[in-house]
Amino acid sequence: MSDTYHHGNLRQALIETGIRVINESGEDALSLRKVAAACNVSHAAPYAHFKDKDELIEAIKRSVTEQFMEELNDAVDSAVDSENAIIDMGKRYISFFLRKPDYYKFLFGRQNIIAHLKIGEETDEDYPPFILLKKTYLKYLKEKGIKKNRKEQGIELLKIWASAHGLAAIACMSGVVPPFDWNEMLEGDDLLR
Amino acid sequence: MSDTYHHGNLRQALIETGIRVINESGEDALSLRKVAAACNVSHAAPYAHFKDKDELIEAIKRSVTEQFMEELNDAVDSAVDSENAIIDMGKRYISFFLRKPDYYKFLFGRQNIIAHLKIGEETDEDYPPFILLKKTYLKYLKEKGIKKNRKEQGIELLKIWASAHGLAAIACMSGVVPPFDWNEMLEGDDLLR
DNA sequence: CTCCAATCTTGACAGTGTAAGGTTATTATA
DNA sequence: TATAATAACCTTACACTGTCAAGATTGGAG
Repeated sequence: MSDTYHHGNLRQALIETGIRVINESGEDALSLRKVAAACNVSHAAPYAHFKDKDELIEAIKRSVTEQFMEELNDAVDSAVDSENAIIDMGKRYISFFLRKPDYYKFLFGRQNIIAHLKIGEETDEDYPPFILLKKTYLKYLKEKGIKKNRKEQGIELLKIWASAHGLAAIACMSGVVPPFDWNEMLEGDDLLR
Repeated sequence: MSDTYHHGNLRQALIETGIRVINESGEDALSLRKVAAACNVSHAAPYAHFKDKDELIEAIKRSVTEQFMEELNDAVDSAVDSENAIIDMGKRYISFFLRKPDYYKFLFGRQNIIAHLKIGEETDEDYPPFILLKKTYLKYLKEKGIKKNRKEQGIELLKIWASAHGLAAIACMSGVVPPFDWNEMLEGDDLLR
């Protein structure tokens, strides 16, 4: 009947307006019906693209994670060496979520993307930010000529990641920018000791 | 009519069954009506004790935080000195939430208790776990005879807290126990560098 | 004994996720 | 070009949710 019976690109539209809602009012304000309405579509139309609400949320999470990865990739690309790359990744890790606190709660609040992560092993590391950190870290070790065994590497990687993530978490929770000089983290060859 | 018209201690019962629900099925499964039913009470009875659902959730959060504090207090009490107290606090910080991952998501997922935290200042630090950490840390500095100015103290405190919190977060998210030797965090006098 | 405040019940409402089944537009095929 | 198949979308319906208003019940203070 009407010429807009078919939306054309509903799936992407749902994801984008979903992100907008979360960014404006947080995850709690995200309802399938509201998102559908914002896309000028009936409240059950999303089910043509997503099995249920969780599947839409997961798609949105992937999309937000991609935004996050752009930030981290940019840090790596614009750094003069791997050491500065790691430092800048840490800074951006925090500033990204500090700029959008709702993203932090959304990504890490409920069931999240980091599903079956094996730290210190090379299997199943399917969380892109961690993969990038690990890659950069190994390059850093090589650049500096530092020798460490697998376990030591895993622990140090975890320390770096946990510090960044923890600071981001605290920053988002308290709304206070950590007075933290990230450079201190990577001084000398015993970083993060 | 019935001799159980008045529950007697409904408020506490709601909080306790709420905790049980979250512990068993996560925060998403927490509904006022179900909690009320579990207390053998009509679906609107909770409104005599809590303004709305958020107020019940906040009460539950306070209760869970108390459980958490018991753990941390026990760490401090059973430690031989402040250094070991901090180490054990970190271990328990992680093990507590690892034992009950739903608690982590519940406490830190959405709007959380850590509201207006001033790090490095002495006002408004109304988050009990942080207060305890700070107290223990200052005692540690005194025991070791370490001199640091306010800002340095704040940064170091934040590092310790962020590491513990970050590791707990990652552990809960990935379900993997961090292969992290907490003792390394506090070696020497430049801990966490 | 009376009154009152706290507590609980009942009933209603709008908003939610989602299942079932119908409708339209696009694409493939003959 | 005509038709069949499929994917995208719609309508209807239902159970469940949080919340509110109005009234019933109770225990305790005066």
